[in-house]
Amino acid sequence: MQLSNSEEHLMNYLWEKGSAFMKDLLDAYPEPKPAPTTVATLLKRMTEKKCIAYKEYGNSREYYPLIKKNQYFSKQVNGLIKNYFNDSASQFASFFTKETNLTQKELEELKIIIENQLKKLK
Amino acid sequence: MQLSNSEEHLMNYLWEKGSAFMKDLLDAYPEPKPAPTTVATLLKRMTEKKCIAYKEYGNSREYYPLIKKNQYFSKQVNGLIKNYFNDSASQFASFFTKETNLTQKELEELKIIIENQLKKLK
DNA sequence: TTTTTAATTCTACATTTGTAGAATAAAATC
DNA sequence: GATTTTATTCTACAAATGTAGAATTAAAAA
Repeated sequence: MQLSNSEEHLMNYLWEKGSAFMKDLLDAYPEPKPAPTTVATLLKRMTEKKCIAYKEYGNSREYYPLIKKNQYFSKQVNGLIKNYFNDSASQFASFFTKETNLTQKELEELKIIIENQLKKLK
Repeated sequence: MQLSNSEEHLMNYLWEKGSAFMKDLLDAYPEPKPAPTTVATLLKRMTEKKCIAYKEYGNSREYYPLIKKNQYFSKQVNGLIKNYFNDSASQFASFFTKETNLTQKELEELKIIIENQLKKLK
């Protein structure tokens, strides 16, 4: 299940809101907003791809995600790792820690997370 | 500068090899290999996108990357982070540590990397 | 030097993506 | 009830992508 860029973008609004009507989604876009028909097309395609669904209320629909952000995102990252780091998550991790601009505070937080993970494994 | 999936795939072979002739790239593909013309098309498109270039040797060309793997990859990750984690690298990091299947050994390595990074910052 | 092989370009074509107008339907407002 | 607004579908179309045949060219082999 692969989303295109613009679909991903829209999906993000849905994940943020949990569920939303057309109107809410349009509102979420910054200016210049896309045409409503554009969003409608995306919603339709995404429904076909079965990554969202909706409940009908009168003339309009309440859309909601069928996949969790974590689920989807996890696949993305794993794809990246497979693609670029011969499937080695640790190689990726090391790259990540060096190449992204984590602040000292963030690094320290991350260290704590890792320590906790390590504890769990023991 | 955005590569499509199949271009990315090919780019990976180039990064691995440093530089390569058509033949080497075709060899790199697993069975069933794509048609040589397919690879040629990709190489041509990538040349137009200016992410690779080549030196001419007689009838054939030695292709090489114009962008570094790290450079490209770094942009990818930052895109992901921006998209999914409101631009918070640490949020991403925490997600990453939890959701990917890092072994104990890998986590320990990562911890050391982080500690070294922290030392640098001081 | 003729033939074979390999690399490249050109052309092609189906699919996916980004975008939206026109038409329709249904709901809200007047 | 008539009119305006809103949501949805249908149709459309250009650009990008994945894939490769046909034609051409140049080098290598026979």
